[in-house]
Amino acid sequence: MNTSIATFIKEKRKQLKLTQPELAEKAGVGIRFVRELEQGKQSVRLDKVNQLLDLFGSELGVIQKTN
Amino acid sequence: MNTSIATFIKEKRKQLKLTQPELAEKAGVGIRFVRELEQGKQSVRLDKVNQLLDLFGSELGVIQKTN
DNA sequence: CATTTTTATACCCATTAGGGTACAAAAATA
DNA sequence: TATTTTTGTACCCTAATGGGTATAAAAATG
Repeated sequence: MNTSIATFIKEKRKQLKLTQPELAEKAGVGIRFVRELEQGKQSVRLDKVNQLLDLFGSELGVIQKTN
Repeated sequence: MNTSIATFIKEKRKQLKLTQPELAEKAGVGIRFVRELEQGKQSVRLDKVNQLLDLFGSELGVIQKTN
């Protein structure tokens, strides 16, 4: 799968038929954050990402690099 | 295992017999960052964490919550 | 196509992450 | 126990994240 964080959130959000503002509110983060994250911004805060992932029963963890 | 990011880095660092300052330099981050991360600080930047994990051939990814 | 909805970009601004450095505390070692 | 090494805490400072909001662009819908 090698799903990036960005695409994972985007796909999960669409599965739930939520818009970015709706997801942002549910997670308690800003709209801009959701957008930047879905666009692959790397310099985001870990706790904010986890706030979003929590809605999907997931979180950030260490995985093996697939190089 | 449910290894947290903090303990993962700490253990990998010790496997390589590196001090925190040495690891920080290798990864190109600050010493304070390594310390705060190993102590479980959540509000860290994703890209900085990946700079460290890269030394161990790993990275941050989405995992299922073990709740 | 026209209209509505959704997403992306641009601006301002407060908060804070993270760098450095110095010193204290703890751990390891002789 | 004394000494050295490693780790933790405290302070200052700059850069940038993330929030809001307004507007433009793109996508979806009738």
